[in-house]
Amino acid sequence: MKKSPATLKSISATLGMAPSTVSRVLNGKAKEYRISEPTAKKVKEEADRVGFSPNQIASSLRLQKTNTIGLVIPDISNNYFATIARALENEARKAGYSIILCDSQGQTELERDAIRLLRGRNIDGLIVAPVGNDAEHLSAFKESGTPIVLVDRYFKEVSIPSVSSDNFQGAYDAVSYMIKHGHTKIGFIQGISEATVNSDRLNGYTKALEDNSIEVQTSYIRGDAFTVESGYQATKQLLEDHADVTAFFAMSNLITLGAMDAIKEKGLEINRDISLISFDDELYFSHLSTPLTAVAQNRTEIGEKAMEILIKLIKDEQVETAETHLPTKLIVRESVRDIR
Amino acid sequence: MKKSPATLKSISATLGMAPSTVSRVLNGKAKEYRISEPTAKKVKEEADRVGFSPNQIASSLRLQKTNTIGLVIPDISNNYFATIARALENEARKAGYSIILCDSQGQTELERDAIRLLRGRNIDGLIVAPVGNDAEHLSAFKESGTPIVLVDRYFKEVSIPSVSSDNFQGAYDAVSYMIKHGHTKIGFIQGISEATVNSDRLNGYTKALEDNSIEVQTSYIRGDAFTVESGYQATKQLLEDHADVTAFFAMSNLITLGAMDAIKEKGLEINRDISLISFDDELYFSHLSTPLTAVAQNRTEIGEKAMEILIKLIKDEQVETAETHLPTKLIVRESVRDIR
DNA sequence: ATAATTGGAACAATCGTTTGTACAACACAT
DNA sequence: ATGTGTTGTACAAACGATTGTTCCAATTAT
Repeated sequence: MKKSPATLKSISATLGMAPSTVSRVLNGKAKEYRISEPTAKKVKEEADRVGFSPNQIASSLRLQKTNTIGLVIPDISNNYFATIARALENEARKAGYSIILCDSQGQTELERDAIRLLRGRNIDGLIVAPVGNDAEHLSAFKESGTPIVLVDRYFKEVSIPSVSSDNFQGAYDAVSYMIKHGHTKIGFIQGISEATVNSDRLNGYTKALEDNSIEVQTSYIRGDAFTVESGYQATKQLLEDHADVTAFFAMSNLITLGAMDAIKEKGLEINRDISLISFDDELYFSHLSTPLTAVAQNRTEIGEKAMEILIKLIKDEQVETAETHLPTKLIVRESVRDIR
Repeated sequence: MKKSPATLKSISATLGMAPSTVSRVLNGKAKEYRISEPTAKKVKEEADRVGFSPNQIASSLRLQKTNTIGLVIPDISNNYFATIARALENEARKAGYSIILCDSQGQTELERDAIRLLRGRNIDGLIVAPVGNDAEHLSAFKESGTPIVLVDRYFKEVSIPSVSSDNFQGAYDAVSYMIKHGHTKIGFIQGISEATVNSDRLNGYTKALEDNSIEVQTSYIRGDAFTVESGYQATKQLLEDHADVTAFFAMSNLITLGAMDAIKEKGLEINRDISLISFDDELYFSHLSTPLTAVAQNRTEIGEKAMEILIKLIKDEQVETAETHLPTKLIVRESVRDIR
């Protein structure tokens, strides 16, 4: 059976006082409201005795503040998002906020549902790693007045603060590295082409090629989702259509996994037969049959920064930048062959 | 600026009705309380017009039910827990519950804090993947009357429903497989020796050896945490102390990673020089330099089952079993060499 | 002695929703 | 004309914490 916990009322009743007195003592406002020492002492003792902890629901209702932050991500089982989530949770906790986790499973519809739900739960702020290209519901949420910060993805057309990697530079560095090792026919295995993260990376890829006077072949650009399956199909197709491609640049950890599947299936070996760089690093990359060179994103910092901005917004502080892009780092391992 | 959303009161005011009428219509209790068709229609239209959505906080306070479930896990960035979390979230959402995520970072103290916090938030139920050997705070929580279900770990001494893998059988199968391939000197790289999951696996290991008349060497049993570092140290030490060990059995995905580090560092190659099986499978295991044989746990089902039990408990339904153990599956790849 | 000040604590409203009950209006039967 | 029953809705209390205000009594000032 459910035991009903102590309340301000129950404590005040046993002490023969008013709830307001008890509340003030426990909120450290005894001085301010001239509550005598002996009274305060009695209250504290009784509260300790019954293990009082204030009902957050009641408090939230009264104060119009839930100390709760909504988090909507496409897939918590994707280590990239999970690591960001961990950082977010950690920062939130330190600042006295709890996280309500919603997994949108990569579906805009579920993302929309989740945001609706969270609004009903009166969250103080919202962090979203958006899935689609549609930001309608996001800007609508912003209009409601509750702070919102995006992670990973961002939208050019709507001005919602966002934190992500410097996708252009990260891609530029990786492709430059490939070119330096003699590669000119480089497949670009992308996610969702309309996504800004994707086009920024594509721009980095294009710029690196152009800076080295290499013509961009649009037929080298394949793929339509940030998934293993899309990575697999795109890589497989490209391998079949253009056997002369010497290197692949995969736009996410999952796409990389799919690309590796396709390469393996063709009986090719990374480095020996084909080169590969992954945008996004994983713990196990160094243990692969060919340790993978990767563009490491600072996932933890993405989370920390996003939460920092959100909390500032909640506190009504000014936030300087709309889009924050954190530097990436090219982790060189053995998956790019020198074919000069 | 914050826009104040529509409330029952604001709607009732514009319609010149009582809040109770509006509430009843919107909760589908119009018939029951004999509210006329025209009135009901007006209410619905107005609610639609202003995009009314009921304040969950107020509702929770009144109904003493938050439709919220607490989740405390050691590390959301560990894919094992993240995948369980995804399943939990998914099931919870379908049943109308939201998840408050708390990462205990493998520390009992943070786990305790999280549970205290969640209690204050009046969660309807709690799921914990406990970190330590201390279940005091867990049984204390249970005493409060709020349902609680454990995942991954469990405790012999306290009767809290739990869902995890059949650790004994999983270990037994894996070790039997090794023995069948000629291994008799098998290192057991464990996590926390006091944890029931660990001792159950150790029992499976021991039983498999005994069933094959192989003496158990306690010096082959190493390690003290479910971490990369512990896996690394234990494997390294064991390799140095007993060069005659031909195989390792690692008790978690992270321990496996540590073991691989140690093996690589010694210049050894998995399969050729040393065999390895991981308790817990990972997506990338098939892409490793030597694809890893692993005991696959049904993470998704662990999550689904746990949530199913929790929701039954919340609804005050009877739950049959205290401890649920789901079958594991040995995924044979190439990391065990046949040395017969 | 009366008025003004201060200390100490209670009172009451509020947050928004839910629900048991009261109440007014009308129809119908006696 | 009086009583009974029905219909449709409003009223009010409750959930628990918070806070502006009020109130009483004791002290100090006039």
